[in-house]
Amino acid sequence: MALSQSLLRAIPTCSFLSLSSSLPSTLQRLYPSPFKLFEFAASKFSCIGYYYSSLPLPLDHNFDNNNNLYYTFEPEAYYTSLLSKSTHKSFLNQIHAQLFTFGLQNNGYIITKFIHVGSNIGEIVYARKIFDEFSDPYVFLWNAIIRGYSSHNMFHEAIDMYNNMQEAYVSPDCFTFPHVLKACSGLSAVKFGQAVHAQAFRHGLESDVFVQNGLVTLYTKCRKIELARIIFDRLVERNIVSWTSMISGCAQNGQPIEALRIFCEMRKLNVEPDWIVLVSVLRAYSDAEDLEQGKCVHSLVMKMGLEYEPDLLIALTAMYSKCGQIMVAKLLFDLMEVQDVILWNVMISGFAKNGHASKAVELFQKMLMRNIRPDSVTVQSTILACAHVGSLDQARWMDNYVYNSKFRDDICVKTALIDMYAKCGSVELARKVFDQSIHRDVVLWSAMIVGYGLHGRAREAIDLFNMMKSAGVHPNDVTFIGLLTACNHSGLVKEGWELFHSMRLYGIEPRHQHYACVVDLLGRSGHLEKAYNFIQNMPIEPAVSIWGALLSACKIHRHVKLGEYAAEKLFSLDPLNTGHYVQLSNLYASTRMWEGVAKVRVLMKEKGLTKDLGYSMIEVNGKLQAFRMGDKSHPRSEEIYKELEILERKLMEAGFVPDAESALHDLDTEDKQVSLCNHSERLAIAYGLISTPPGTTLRITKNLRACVNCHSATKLITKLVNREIVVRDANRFHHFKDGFCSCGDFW
DNA sequence: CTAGGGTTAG
Repeated sequence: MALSQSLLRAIPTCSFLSLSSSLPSTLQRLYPSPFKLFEFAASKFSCIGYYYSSLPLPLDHNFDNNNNLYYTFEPEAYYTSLLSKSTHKSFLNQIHAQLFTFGLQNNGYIITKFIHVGSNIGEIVYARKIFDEFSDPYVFLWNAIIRGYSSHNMFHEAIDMYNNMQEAYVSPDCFTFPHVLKACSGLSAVKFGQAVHAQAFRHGLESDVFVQNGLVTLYTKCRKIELARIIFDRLVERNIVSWTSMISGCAQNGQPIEALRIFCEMRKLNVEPDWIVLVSVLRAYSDAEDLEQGKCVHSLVMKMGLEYEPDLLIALTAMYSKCGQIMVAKLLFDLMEVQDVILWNVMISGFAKNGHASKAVELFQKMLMRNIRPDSVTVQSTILACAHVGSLDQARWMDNYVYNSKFRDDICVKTALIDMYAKCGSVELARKVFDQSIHRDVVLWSAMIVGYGLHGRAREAIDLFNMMKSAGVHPNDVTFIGLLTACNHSGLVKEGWELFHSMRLYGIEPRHQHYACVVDLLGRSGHLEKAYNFIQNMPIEPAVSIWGALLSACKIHRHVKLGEYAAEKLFSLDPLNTGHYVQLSNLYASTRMWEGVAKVRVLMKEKGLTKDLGYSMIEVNGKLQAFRMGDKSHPRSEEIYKELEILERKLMEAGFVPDAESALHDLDTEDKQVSLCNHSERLAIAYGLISTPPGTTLRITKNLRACVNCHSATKLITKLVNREIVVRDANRFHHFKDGFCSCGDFW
């Protein structure tokens, strides 16, 4: 008696395995057959037995006169408590076996609990087995299994089960729909989601707040923000989840201002925010780049005592980083005790986006040293950082890391690698990664096409596009951006024009960038009037990129009047962007309209704008070296300038005449002749020449667009010193070789 | 037994 009672008391805390060993070994020897053992234990101790396994039977059971087992305990309470302590499949198995002993295998309450626990501990396959063994499942069981699948992101399975449920003529209830809707949201399945919506309506559940919130999420995730809005507006009893769904929905759909308006509305109604809604609000402020309001949320967080909520701190870090306060973000990062991967991801992508790309890569390496496991997003962000840095050596290092990691078959990572190689100047290595990818989605194809576009290799881009279509992959808007850019960079006007007009055949509505490409395409080839008319007939309001494309075309073809018009639009739409002023000034200078140049200079001064300083970077022996114009800070400066002189002499001997026009564009230099051969690009080339073996390709990255003068000089240099030079400017790649450039002098 | 968030490739 004492033994059995102490065993039972031990159930909640003790593992069943140790219980098994506490069974007297004499019993095991005397009664080897499980049933005999059970019978013995039951009769001798009248309260406990063993059956097949080490799991003890509950206290209150006995045999009737016909030797049938019966129980007097509360099975539902008993097994609920037992199940809630189960963390392993083997325990569940033992409990399930015991249910048969008492004929409880069809107790819906207990089996529902089984399915919940099974899926909670990640044994969804086991949960499904239990479900399938239940003879006539009713709504609770269906809900449990659908929940199991949708909480494991197995959305197709969840929806399959929902369909099976209907085929079994079981009516869904208000608990069914949230799970099914989550599955629809996860798959962005609008059509099916709408059908579910209709069914919820038919079952009279459309006013249930859980169902409504599920619908709001469904429609925002499917980018049907207006539909979400209708549901939200009709909600009578909004709870904090309703508000959060709508606020984050707007933020996710590129409407941060609207998201924040709704948040204000919520506060006016005195709805107390919780930390989850604040995370969404912070995202909206980051997207709106509203640092001041973001800071207000920070103080609200402190006031509410939520500053110890790790995920909220991560959101704050992301907000500071997106608002350009990377150092504040770093401060929070350093102060934080939790070392969540997402926190590292925020910091790495923050560095990458804020012009500290090499710091991002350093952080990644630090993370590896600290044995914090990167996830796919970490790797993608780091690869993106490498793409910003532009170092081919670093790109190779990253590729090698991926190859030896579990991410080598991750399609997103592969896409990032393709983009990285293209941006680091090697479209060939990008293609190699592409060729080695077995699964190719539209994003991967597009990355390769965009890569070709960047390098002005329109033929390859179009060939790839055709291959993609034959592979049955449907193009999207980005595919066309790649194609159109490729045509631009190679001057393929006819092809570009046709591709643009084929977009709608693929069901793709052109966006600003596409229109900008066409304006660029027409403008570059000298069809300025046509470009202008094209803009006039656009179905959407022309944005900055479109006027920018027109202005640069006007600059190439020296069309002052139209250029001034475009510049006017640009100054009002984007008044603080220095680039537009420089472009207009360049246009005036190219037509020798000095009053115009002076006017622009005054305009810039009034607004307190200064021309961006140019710099170029070159990588030698894995080390990046940056040069500014006239830079003398390098330890080998003397040698560099000596090499520069030699180059200049060779250029002159070869009949190179510095382009006076280009010199005149330089607003800020007095001595134009010197400034030309002083350009950062030349310094980088000179340094590259003296520090690498003959024949090595030089790879240079610069922050501005290539200037006319350096461009023609570089062409000639490749011939004179017999080297290839690859230059990445702010816009595209130039591959210089044998006196020619891959851009065909279109840029 | 139910619903909401943050990092992310072209």
